Amino acid sequence: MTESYQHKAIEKRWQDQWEETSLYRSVVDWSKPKHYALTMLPYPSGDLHIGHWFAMTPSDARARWMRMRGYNVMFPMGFDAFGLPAEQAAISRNIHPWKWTYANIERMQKQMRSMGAMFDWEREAISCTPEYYKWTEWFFKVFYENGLAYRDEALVNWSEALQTVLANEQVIDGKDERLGQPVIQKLMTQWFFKITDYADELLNFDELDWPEPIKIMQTNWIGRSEGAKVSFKVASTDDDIVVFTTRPDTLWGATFMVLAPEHSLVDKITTDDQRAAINAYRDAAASATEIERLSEDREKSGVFTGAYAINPVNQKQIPIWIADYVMISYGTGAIMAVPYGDQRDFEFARHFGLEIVAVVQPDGVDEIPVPDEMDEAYAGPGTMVNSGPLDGIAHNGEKGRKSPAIASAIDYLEERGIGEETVNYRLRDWLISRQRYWGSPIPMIHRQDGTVEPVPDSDLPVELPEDVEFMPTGRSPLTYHQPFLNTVDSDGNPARRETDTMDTFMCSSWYQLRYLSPHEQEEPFSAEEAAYWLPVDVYTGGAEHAVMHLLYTRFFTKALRDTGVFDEAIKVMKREGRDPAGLFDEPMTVLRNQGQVLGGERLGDYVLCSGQFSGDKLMADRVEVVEWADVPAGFQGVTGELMKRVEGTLFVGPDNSIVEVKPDAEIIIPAIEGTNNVNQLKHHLEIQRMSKSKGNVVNPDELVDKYGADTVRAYLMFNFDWQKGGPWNENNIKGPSGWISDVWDIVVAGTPEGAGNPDVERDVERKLHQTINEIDNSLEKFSFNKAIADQMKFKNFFKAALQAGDVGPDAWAATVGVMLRLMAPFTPHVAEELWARMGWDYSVHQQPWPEYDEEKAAESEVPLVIMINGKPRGTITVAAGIAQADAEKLVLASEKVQSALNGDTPNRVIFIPGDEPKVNIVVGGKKKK
RNA sequence: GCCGAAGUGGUGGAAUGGCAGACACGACCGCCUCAAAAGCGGUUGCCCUCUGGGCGUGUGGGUUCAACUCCCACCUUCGGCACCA
Repeated sequence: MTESYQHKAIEKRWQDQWEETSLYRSVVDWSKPKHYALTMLPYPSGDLHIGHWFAMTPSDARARWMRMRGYNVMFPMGFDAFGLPAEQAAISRNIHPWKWTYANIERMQKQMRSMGAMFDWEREAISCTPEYYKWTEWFFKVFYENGLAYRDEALVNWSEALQTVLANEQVIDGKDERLGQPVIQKLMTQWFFKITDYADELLNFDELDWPEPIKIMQTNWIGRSEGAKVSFKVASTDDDIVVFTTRPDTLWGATFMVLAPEHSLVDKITTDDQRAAINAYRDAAASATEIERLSEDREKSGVFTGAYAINPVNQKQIPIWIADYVMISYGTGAIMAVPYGDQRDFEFARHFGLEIVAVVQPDGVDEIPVPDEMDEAYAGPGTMVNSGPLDGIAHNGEKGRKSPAIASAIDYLEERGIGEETVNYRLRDWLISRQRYWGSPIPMIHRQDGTVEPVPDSDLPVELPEDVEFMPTGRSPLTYHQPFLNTVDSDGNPARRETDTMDTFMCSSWYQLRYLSPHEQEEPFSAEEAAYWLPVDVYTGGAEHAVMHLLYTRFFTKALRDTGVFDEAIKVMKREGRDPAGLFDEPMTVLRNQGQVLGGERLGDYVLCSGQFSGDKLMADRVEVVEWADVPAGFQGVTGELMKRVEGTLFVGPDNSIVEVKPDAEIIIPAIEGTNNVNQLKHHLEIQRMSKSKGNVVNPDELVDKYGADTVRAYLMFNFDWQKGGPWNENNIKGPSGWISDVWDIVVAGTPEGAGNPDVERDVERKLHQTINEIDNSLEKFSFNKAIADQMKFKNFFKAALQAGDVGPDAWAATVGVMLRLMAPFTPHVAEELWARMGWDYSVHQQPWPEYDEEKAAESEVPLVIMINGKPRGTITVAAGIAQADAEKLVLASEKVQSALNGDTPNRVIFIPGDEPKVNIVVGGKKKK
């Protein structure tokens, strides 16, 4: 008996050897094509999750595959190490964020090493180290000096309970994610990045091979809309109120105006008799929680200011209201209300009895609708009416100038100087201030005269003080740490440091650049490295970052390009003969999202099982699915939720009572028609995210200990559609486990005895080359499950041939050589071990990828499929590449076709060439269907 | 409400418009064993009048010689946005 596969004996040993020999060190080499593979870096939360394995190990397999195919591959890893959890640990457990974070990083590094991934640890970057955040600060300065960073008042998420501002991502449905307490909008002075300058460029995805949904989400998030700005004069004060509208053609139907409660003109225009009511409404709006603002079906509310505006197209006086359905943050914070054409304005007008004027006659309607008889606004296409010069012009329902009515309206406004064509965006500037300690400091100084100035480069980084006290005040300790707070300005006068820190998305917007030279002291990244490696060729990670990180890092790259940060790298590129055109417009060329591994939570059918008890077990002769907990009184038997089913054995209820369903038992499932069987009983229907509170977290360390890293890797790749994810189910691990131990046995068994059968050996070679091709195609498409399945299939074939004694020593060795190289990206340890046992040179990971040979893969004989009316009816074995005429002749002569024709001639004969040729015979006057 | 994605055996999942269910898991039958586990061999979409045939990829239509795949409508689930002017 040969030695069986024991993962513990090999994995650690090879991991150490790879590290000692710097096997995965990636070094610039202009003689080789480069491939920068990147997978999203983790937050050091404490323990590696199975989700990290799911994200990283398939990405690793693909990076390895690229490397074997001759690319110089860089596959770095690091930590996104600033963030709130560290600060929370500091407050609640009195551990300094440094300590907490570094302990977690050390632990996770160790766990990551157990993956056997080809991470180049010499390129590791950790965003909370001064050597890293020095440059995060430096980039802030670059932005500031180029007008891309500014300070302004903004409405932010303020949590009364936590006494702090929260990031958008920390507010879920209007409540903070920690305590679930309401969050309100508060006006505060904050730092912003001008991402809106890049709105149009960010809408262009031409250079990107990214998933369509991500591009759509970003497009919607940016929210470009075409329309016009129109100025209305306030009758009493002569102030201008500018509104943005996508429907300037309906201006003649604007019968009132609405300002956001926060609008700056409200105070000025409000008449004395309305002031009390206005102020009360504004106060209420200011303290309204996000929940209240978001609540649906809310009656329109608002207050009249007492002031009137003049509609610039017809000089009519229209009342000015304030209402919270107008947002200060969108457009100009004011609207012209056209109740005829906008549902919100319509509801508002109805509620307060305001005038509605019909301005569009719908297509196919003879009369102009009477506003009093309308149930809802009309926003569809039609012909303009009651609209002065626009009367008779069509609105075709298109947006912007594509609608004749809108185009005419814009021209009309521009000719008279009362408005202009405008593009408005939903995207707002990126608010990067955080009132927290554990983030990169903002390198700015507040002077006594109230102005701000940047910290000189020579003083960077502004370091976070270590001797801070964390108190449960919700306030950042930086705000009361005197040594940090007190500094001097460029004139030597006492000054105060900025105490806000940066959003952690700032750190992750440029980490792909820091990997190029993580310990570089003089610049954020080495130009020599950047010229070779950039841009990232393949980026993998979760889709949840669609409109945050993935949008920010695109903005960042464009801003760095425009501020000249890449200029040095461009020079190097040119020196090396690489054309830099377009290479610095986008950070990542190809993006693929993996799905999520979910925990399985049970919510199965509720069953009533009756029969005879045999000990604790119920031998059931009747199982009925009933409405949840709808149990008849006095029921004798087992009843409860179906927790699990193993064929005829059911596990029922919270205590998993065992029910054996007899083969002839009656099964009743009201939802499924006809006679039911035990297989149709459903269990664990509801699937949820893994979380500690649900107790369904899968610990990768335990799995690795039990099965080995290679098996866990193969299982994760094999058992899911990687881009989809799915619920965790450990049972299926037997498949990949069996594959690995079979390959092990095949190799360890040693040279087969006997000469072998040349025909079978040729078959093995043919299948092997078909497999190479299949794996290449699968990996190209990120279909990791298929790539593993292809290898299992080959193993099955090879094993059978070996067992039959049909493979001789030479063919065995040659086949093993290819098979191990095919395995290497997926199961790197066992491939390395077996490669070494074959006596071949270290390392299998430095071998070239097997080259697909089409001739060797070609079949000499193929099945010719006989089809009658599109349905397969049998096959004939023919020579590959059979001519159409020959194939048709053979099929027509076949017994099946002859009996189907029954003496008639076929209506049509269709030949489908290919690896599996087919001939479809169309017979009969009518199809039965 | 708007935008997007997905619905395939008992389960995970395969299928450039061309033999649906590859590859696995589970189950069943058999071998081995005192026995169990492991291992090995076989069967496994459903149905029927079973050397054959019918039906099958969420539902209903359509295009095509041929549809899981393309088109239209609908249902369900998941994700994103949401008084966006």
